[in-house]
Amino acid sequence: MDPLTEAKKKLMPEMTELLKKRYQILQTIGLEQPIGRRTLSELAGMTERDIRKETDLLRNQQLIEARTSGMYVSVQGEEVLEALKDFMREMAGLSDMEKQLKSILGITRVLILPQDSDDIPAVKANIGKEAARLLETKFPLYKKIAVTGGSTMAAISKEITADKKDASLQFIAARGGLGEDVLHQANTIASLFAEKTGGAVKTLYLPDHLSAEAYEMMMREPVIKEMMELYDQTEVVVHGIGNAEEIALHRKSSVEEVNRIRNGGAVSEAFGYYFDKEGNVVYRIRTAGIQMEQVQNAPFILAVGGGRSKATAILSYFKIAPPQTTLITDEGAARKIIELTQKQEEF
Amino acid sequence: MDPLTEAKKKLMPEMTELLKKRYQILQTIGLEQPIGRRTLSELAGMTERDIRKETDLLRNQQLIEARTSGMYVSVQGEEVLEALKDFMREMAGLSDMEKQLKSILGITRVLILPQDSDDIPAVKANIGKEAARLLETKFPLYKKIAVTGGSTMAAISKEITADKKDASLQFIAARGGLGEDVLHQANTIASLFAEKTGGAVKTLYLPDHLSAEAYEMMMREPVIKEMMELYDQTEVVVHGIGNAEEIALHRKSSVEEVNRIRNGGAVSEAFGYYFDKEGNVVYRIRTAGIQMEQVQNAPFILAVGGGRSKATAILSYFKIAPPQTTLITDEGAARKIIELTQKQEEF
DNA sequence: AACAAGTGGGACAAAAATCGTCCAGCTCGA
DNA sequence: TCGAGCTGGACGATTTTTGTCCCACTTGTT
Repeated sequence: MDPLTEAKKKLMPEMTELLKKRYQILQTIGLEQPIGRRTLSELAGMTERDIRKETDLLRNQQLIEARTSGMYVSVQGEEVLEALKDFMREMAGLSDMEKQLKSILGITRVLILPQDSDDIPAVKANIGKEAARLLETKFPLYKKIAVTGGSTMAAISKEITADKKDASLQFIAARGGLGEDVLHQANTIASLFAEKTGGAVKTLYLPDHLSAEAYEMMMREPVIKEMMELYDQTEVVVHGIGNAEEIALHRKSSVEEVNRIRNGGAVSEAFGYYFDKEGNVVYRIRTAGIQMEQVQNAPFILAVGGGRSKATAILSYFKIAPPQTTLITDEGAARKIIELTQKQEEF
Repeated sequence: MDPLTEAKKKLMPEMTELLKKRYQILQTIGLEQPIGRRTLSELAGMTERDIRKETDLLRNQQLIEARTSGMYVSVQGEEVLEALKDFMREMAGLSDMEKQLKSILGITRVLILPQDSDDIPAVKANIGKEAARLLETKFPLYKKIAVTGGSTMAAISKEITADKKDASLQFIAARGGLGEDVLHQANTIASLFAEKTGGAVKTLYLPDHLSAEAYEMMMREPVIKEMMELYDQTEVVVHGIGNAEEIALHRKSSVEEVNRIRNGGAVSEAFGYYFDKEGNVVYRIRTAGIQMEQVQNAPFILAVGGGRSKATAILSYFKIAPPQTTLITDEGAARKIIELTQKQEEF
């Protein structure tokens, strides 16, 4: 920290806390607008009085506007949020946490966004936005991009902006239908990416759960073979990280499957693989999607996922994640991950 | 102001005032240490309670130490003062005021130091220190330096440090004895300069008030002639600016003299010349010191003087001051000067 | 050696600000 | 049309701040 800020902190020790508090409030309003005092006080974990005091001030400073439907961040407020973005990252220790996560997860790049998407759904949109920005920088370099499904992935597709169309881009659905909401399926998301960027799309319309025989047969189909070849050539993989149990329940998994997953101690899921705490593959769905080896060969991998509830899943998957993976997550997940590893160290 | 600070100000409007207040207190303690709450509250113009609250905090922050003899700035406190120096100059608007003074006084360089030497005598030492620093940078370039007397000049002599001796420096007393305290006479101060820098000194031992005949006669004396030649060659002039009335009363002036000075509306004094508000010479002591023309020929001139009580004098003298003059003053004088000129504009 | 001026810290009642908690009146989406 | 959720107002209870003492002590001077 620069000596000027250091000195100010010495002279005004209250500043740090107060700045954090007000920034968080302003930020939360920005994410959840329009929002009222009571809802806000729950999200921020403060008393209503406190929230009221601060929002009154923010209103006087014209950083927010209060309408009958709730409070909104004003244009000036947006500017303040933007101007303080990096500074607050430092203050909240996000930069420090990024360093810690890099070391814990064994990867070279981590981006942590403020707040917790478990509490504030809009944080997911933030993750999506940053992921989209990062991806866009890779488009000139890499053309073959495999994407998976999930709500965070959907958030990315929403935030991709098409400054300049690039017809040479090719988006590949990394797996088939998973019994999820259609909007969150890999196919849908790959299509959205393609549409926004002007690129092409390859979808994989295959049910997820196949018998051994059907699987073998499909693999001999030319359409499927072509997909497998594409997977071999994949340069970029963008994927979410799932909670094993959540996903297993959400899918139309058989009782036998659920049992194997549970008994094996699976906590995370990615590309149809289920991993336990140590990163061992506990179970694997026989699907025609991208294979782990193919993922590992991709020069750039982007993993996304936030919320403290995903901490164990992230921790598990990154035991075996390729080191060239970049993780974009949020403060809630990051704090939980650090907390979990520290507890582990105690024993 | 940079956008980051701007944004912080928006989010924490109390910050500005609070920072100013605490910095001023810390600064004043630094100047007047050891000092107690009550004395401090008078100097700073705050209530004792307020001072107490803030000093309690400063003590907790380990920026000051409280002994039974009073409060002292700690080493950490010094560091904080130093780190915030430039920032606070901006905050207090000193930089802005410097610009204004340059324009008002018609010179190219002005340095304003914080606080008011009328309230806090130690501010004079600060002026002295900055003047000494500035002078020292000129020593390699200019060797013949004329100095006058006065308390501020004495402050400079105290602060001159002799990093490396320079025997080629020559200090010249710019005028004779003026009935002032010996310690504040030009001769004494020139000697001090010479001693500290390892240079030579030329003193002028002549009473200040001479009859016309005595003056004519002295001017033909070789010793005096030599001085006049030195004045012609003078490269640097360092001088104070006096309050006409104050100086006239302080000297053993005749009644007739005092009347001429008063009736003429003299407000400032320098080099034995008395000037009215418009900068006209109202009266002049027939002394063998440096002449105004000789001052004007010097490539570098340093004028020093602070305290709001000197504002009118400074304003007056600078009506005719050579443009190559640099002024070092304090906040008190600067504010008053600006106030006076703004009032004038109203009419 | 006595003294006066000045010091920080303790104390405490009075005054002020803050806090918790209601409610009225409004808008907006279902 | 209804109800959930919103803002802004209100107000007594509570906490904090403020003004103002005093006291024991150091320090420099007489």
